Amino acid sequence: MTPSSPHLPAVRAALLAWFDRSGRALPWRVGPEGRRDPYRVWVSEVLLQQTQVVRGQVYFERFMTAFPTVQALAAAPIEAVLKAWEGCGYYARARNLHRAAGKVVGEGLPTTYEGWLALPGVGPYTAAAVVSLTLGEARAVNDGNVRRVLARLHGEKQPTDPWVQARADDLLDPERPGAFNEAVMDLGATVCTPKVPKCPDCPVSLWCAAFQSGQPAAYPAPKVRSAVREMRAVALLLGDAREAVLERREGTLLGGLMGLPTEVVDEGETPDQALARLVTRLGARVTGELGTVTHTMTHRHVTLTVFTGVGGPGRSQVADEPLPRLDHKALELWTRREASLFGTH
DNA sequence: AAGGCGGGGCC
DNA sequence: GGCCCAGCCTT
Repeated sequence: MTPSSPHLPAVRAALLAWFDRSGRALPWRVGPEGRRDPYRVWVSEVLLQQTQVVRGQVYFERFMTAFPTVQALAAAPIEAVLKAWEGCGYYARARNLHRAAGKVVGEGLPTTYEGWLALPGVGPYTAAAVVSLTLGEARAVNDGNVRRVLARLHGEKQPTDPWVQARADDLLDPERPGAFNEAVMDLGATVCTPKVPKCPDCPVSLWCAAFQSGQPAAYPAPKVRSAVREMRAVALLLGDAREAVLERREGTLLGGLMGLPTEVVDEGETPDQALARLVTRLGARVTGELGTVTHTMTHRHVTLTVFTGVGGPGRSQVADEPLPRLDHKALELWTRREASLFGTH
């Protein structure tokens, strides 16, 4: 029995009853159902883009303390926003959130789906989430949880985006759109999980084709991912782990964050050549090699060789600046060497 | 339509 | 090691 139209009301009711019983209490779920606080919801939805709730929650508290209102966010320098976002990844989210705050601070937050969609960093998912949760508007969200839950209910191994949206629109409870959206996402995150779904705990297993197949985890089929690209770079530590020359990264890769002065080793180039570019650019001199660190991101594997040197421009307090994991690893080379030199390990 | 974009947790 | 996560933007 798949959730074809005659069963939709039953599935819907079972889902909402489960949610009323077992839904998560989360810090952005404040205010009455369908009338949540829009700033909190907006910040949380952006933070949770491709980020699991348990970790997004930590950043949410940190972010709301630093920027309690959209006015405070708009007035803050981007450096402060990125510092609050440090370690959370996908830093374009922070840049866009800050940019959007500047756009809306005059006239207030949008009050329509289209208005939200027009903001940088707000796509179909986030716009639907915000208007359903804060205005009670009947918009079904479509995220990774919804995709997995609906693929399993219908026994669809290759759900396309329009297909998921259509199934979500069908199932949405127009009386309680906000609660419905939260319900499907909670189910996907806590019961209908990717690897080992807890079907005995599921309120809608009776109607679930994937459950009946005996292989619920096989739905949906895993996405094909592009290969991880290799990348080599050299960096220069001028200073120490607490105070060092830092540069602002440009472009899309870690853009806006600070880091050790770095040069990418281009195709057909030796690390020495990249290092030569680095010292010329900085007006510095190399004094030694600190070591090599590797760091894997979703789509890149970086091998970074770190050198020590003298000279160069002014230093910054490392703790005050937003640094990606890669640079923290590079700085740990210094810390580890100090520890071994002084025998304090 | 496809690829780029972080980082951590879990298998 | 691979896979996934309350996606969005650019090309």
